[in-house]
Amino acid sequence: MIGRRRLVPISRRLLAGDPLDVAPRLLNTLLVCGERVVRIVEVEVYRGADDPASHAFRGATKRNATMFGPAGLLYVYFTYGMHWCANVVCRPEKVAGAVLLRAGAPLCGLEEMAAARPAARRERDLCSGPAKLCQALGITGAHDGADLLTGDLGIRLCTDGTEPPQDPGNGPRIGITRAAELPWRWWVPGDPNVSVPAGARLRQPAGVAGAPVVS
DNA sequence: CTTTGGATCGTCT
DNA sequence: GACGATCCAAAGG
Repeated sequence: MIGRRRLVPISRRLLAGDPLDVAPRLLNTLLVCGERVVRIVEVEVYRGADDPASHAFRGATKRNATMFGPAGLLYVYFTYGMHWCANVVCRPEKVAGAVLLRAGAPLCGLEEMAAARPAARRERDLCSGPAKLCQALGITGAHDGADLLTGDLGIRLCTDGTEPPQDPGNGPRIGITRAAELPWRWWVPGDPNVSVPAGARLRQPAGVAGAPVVS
């Protein structure tokens, strides 16, 4: 229970679809790790052979194997030599697709999250980015392949009945160089934990004429 | 508030 | 050998 609401697992059938359909439906769901609970407020789609920005673009490797697993697994990867990031795996087995969890609104276990993230000065610094979210919840490579529906490794994806936003924010993905124009990021409009709010300007190489700006 | 550069290492070329 | 699905502190306005 969160407050007076009962938690219900997400259905695996919902997650088995095209991540482009699944992603906006994951907004406002809950990620539960022991005492720590966050509401997912920002996500990004990564697909397979048709997505040059995806780890799965060039086929299965040891690192990305979980992306080819059944829907409902957690794909956790290590990047920039120091950060972990987590995805919800979509599609049936052997077909790559996932939704990156980019930001969450802290609901429960805020003190544990703050202890795990000493750099965070404000509540909205706890989970406002894909690596921050993992650090706050204690998610690491040890959780790669966890089943979010059975909770075999202590992490669950649930809903408390809050519907996804009717008119979610939508725009280009963050931090990639290939296929950077595809609007495959979704967020809960107005939520202070969204990592790159609508209207924020992104860094662009100086002197690039007509450089796209994220809206 | 914004911008800039450094940290740091597994993965794939 | 190059490059990240990033974050943070420091410096400047």
